[in-house]
Order: sequence, then structure tokens, then C-alpha cells
Amino acid sequence: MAQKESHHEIYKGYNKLYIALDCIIFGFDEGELKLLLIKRNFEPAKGQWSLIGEFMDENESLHEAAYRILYNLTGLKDVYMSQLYSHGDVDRDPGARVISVSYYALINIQNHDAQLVKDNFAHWRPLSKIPPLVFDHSTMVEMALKRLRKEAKVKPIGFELLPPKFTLPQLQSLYEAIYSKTLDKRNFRKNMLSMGLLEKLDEKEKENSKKGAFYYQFNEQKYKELTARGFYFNIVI
Amino acid sequence: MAQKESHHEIYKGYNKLYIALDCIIFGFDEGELKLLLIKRNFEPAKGQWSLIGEFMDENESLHEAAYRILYNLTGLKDVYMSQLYSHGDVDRDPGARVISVSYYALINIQNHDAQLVKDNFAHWRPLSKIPPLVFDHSTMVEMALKRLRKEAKVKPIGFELLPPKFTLPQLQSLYEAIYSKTLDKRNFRKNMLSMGLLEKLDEKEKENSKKGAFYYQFNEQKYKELTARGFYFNIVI
DNA sequence: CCAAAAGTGTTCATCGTACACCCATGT
DNA sequence: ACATGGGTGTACGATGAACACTTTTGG
Repeated sequence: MAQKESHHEIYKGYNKLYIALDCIIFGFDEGELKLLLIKRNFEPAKGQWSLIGEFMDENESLHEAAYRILYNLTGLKDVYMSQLYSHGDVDRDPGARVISVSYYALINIQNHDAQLVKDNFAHWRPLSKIPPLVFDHSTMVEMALKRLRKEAKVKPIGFELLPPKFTLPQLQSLYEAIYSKTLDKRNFRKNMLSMGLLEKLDEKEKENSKKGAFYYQFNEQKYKELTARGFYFNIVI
Repeated sequence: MAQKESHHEIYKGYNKLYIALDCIIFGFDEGELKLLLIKRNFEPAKGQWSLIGEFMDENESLHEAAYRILYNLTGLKDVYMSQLYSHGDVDRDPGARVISVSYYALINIQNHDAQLVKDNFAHWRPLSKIPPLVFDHSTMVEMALKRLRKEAKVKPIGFELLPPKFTLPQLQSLYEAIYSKTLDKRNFRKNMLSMGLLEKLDEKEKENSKKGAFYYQFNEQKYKELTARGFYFNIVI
């Protein structure tokens, strides 16, 4: 504690800055990727579209802040989230010097707390129809999409955007949405199933077709085992 | 300006934090990767090994700060540098709450200003013999190496670590150092030359062999042209 | 019975990988 | 002449890419 004090002394001559944390929250619904955006009802830039973000508190880590913000908006806790980038242009926020750390999250859109979202003036917007955003938030979204496209090829993160049980046509549709590209059904299924990470269930989804499509679920445990032995997830786009 | 004032008012209730910026500086010499580390002669952790870093100033962007720090230590300006990660654990710096943004740099080790390095108590240390580092700096180094390994496969950044003129054996030796792996000479050369990015010079390097090895240089211009047409650098390890 | 989506295999080209010998030259 | 590092080509297996028809069933 004495040491802590002395360090405070040492650092005392230096500036402190505002740090914010912004979240890019992806969902998948109706065959397309969506982002959770808020219509700000507070200054600055009141009434404009924005990512959800808040200022960092002295007593929480970056990860904790990211999960706090996500939780407050969606009621979700166990969610895939990953640090994206730190945005530090001097004038990025016209109001004051604020450095923003961005995180991106992939959530199962079915699970979020719609009431909370509503209370926060937030809305799901299709990625193809994102309105202009405040500050450098559009850049953040671009970077997040780029990152998602990179990661979804080599990590099994796509499943985070789907319910625990999903069909192969749904999964393919998700990948097609991520990469804005139609994929060959046979090659996609062969590729996906050949990794041995999906378990076929004895149950069919019958909303989208008369024949019905079998449900599958991702085997997290098996993925960990294989990874420990040098296996790499890889889906060819 | 009136607006700026009003925004300051709005943000006024929020905390400011210390933000530091740390640089992981890679060089390549004597067949191995090296890092530029400082032996701190200031508190806290005086006498211990550390990355070079400083506190962020209110009036510079993250990139500007990174280049400032690198310049002050090495005298180098036009250098490959890229943001790595932001480290935000509450207790990462035992002295005070400091968030650190890390950048990693690849420099041609021949070009640095040895006197400046000396004045800053900095030393080149082989990656294989990195001493324990202060705070979470060892984590930063690990992350930087991981990133370098990812990037050197798909971007022509290896050349940043070499002089403008280099031989294929030197280039191969660099890749072998990056990946801690011996590579097949024929496959490496075939792969590298097939991209058409290297220009063979009429000059030989004769320090390392009697026969001498031809110098090559990287054609940045051609890389840009090809990239614009959808080409991707790719070297198989 | 028919429309609509689910499911299934094979062929070909490309790319990655393994591998061994000759060349040039300084001593 | 020889030791040392530089330079070169080929064959095989694995992987990615293209491609069309059958199955199921609700209406």
C-alpha cells in the first residue's frame, strides 16, 4: 500500500484521459446479420445512431467493462466477445479527447432481453442497412465485420450466432450472410461434417420445408480435445 | 468551440485514467529475432527489464505516440508498426491503474541509432533469451510473436526486418527464425519467387559463402499493383 | 401429383510436400 | 582438390472446386 502510494507519486505528473468502451454486437436473424445499435437520447449527438458504449470505470478491467455494457443492454452474460481495436485519433470524439476500445460480440439473437433493448432505445439493424453512425463508429463496424470474416473461417464462432440446435441449411445460410456469398451445398456440408464437430440429433426442424431438416449441435468438448491435439477448425469459403 | 465546452460539461462526471503505450520492437540479426528491451533506471521497477513505453499525451493519437516513442529510442521514423492489443487488467501495473496499448514494430536492425539506444539503457536481446519482464510485458511479447507469425505468412512484412538488398538464404533464415522451424530450400525459393515480387540484382553477397548469393530486393510497387487486382501474398510454412 | 427444400458422390485441377544432386569458388 | 554454402526440378498425394439428381412430404 505504501508502494502503491509511492507509485501514484511517480505517475502524478502525467495526464489522464477519458477512455470509453464500445461494443459491436452481432446477431443473426431472418437469414441476415444484424447489429444492435442505439438511437441516442442523450448528448452529444442526441438522436443519432451509435454503437452502445460507456466510459471506463477506474475499478474494472476492459473485459469486465465490455461484459457489463453488454449485460446492461441485453441481459446476456455468457457470450462470445473479443477485443477489436483501440481508437485513438485526437479528434475522433468532437466533444473531448476520448480513446475508445472496441469489443465485438456474437450473440444468439433469440436470447436477448427485448425489454432491456427497448428501454435503452436500441434496435437490431440489418448489416446491409446500417445508418450513418456517430464519430468513428462506422469504422469500428467495418473492422468488426472484417475480423468476423477472418475468424469465422478458422474458429467455430459461427455457432455463437445460432441457437444450440440448428440445421445445416441454417448454418450454411449464416456463413452465406457473413461472407455475402452463396456457397455450394455439397461442399459446405462435406467440409463442415468432415471435422466431426457436429452431432446429428434425431429431431427435425419443419418450419422451412416439408421434408424437414435434421437438427445438429456443436460439440464444444470434442473441439477442445481435437484442438489440444493440434487440430485446427477450417471452413473453406 | 461552444459545442466543445458543452461536451466537456457532459463528460465531466466521468473518470479519467492513465494510458500508457508500450512498443514491442523486433529486429533480425545473426540469424535470430531480437527484441529491443530497456533496463529501467527509473521507478517503479527500477533495474528490471521492460518494454519501452510512455504515458499517452492528451494531444497525440495512439499512432503518433507509438511513432514518437520508437523515434526517441531508435531515431527511426518510417517503420512498420501496428497496434497489437490493449491491456486493461486492473492490477496489471502494481503502482496505479494504467491501461496500456501495445504496438509492435519491425525494424531493420542496421538502421537504428546505437547511441540513442545506449542513452536509453536499451539492449537488443535474442527472443530465445528474453529475461523476465515487468508487469504484463511478457504477455505482450508473446502476443506480438503470435501476431508476427500470423502476419508474416500473408503479408510481405518480413522484408521490414531485412536491409533493402538481401539474399534468398538470408530471407529463408529470417522465416526460419520467425517460425522456429527449418524450411526446405527448394520449396521456400519456389514459393517466394513464384509471387513475382522479388527482383534479382546483378550483385552478389560474398560474406557467407565462397560462391556468393545473389541479392534481391522487394518490389513494393508491384505488390501494390497485384494487391489491387485481388492478389494475396502467401508463403507456406 | 407437384412444388419446394433436404440430402447425397464423383471428377478434375491445383497446390503442398518430400526429396538429391550439381555448381562456384576461396583456401 | 576439397569443403562450404548456393542453386535447381520432379513426382505423388491431398485438398479445393465444380457439378445434377433423388428424396420427402404438406398442400
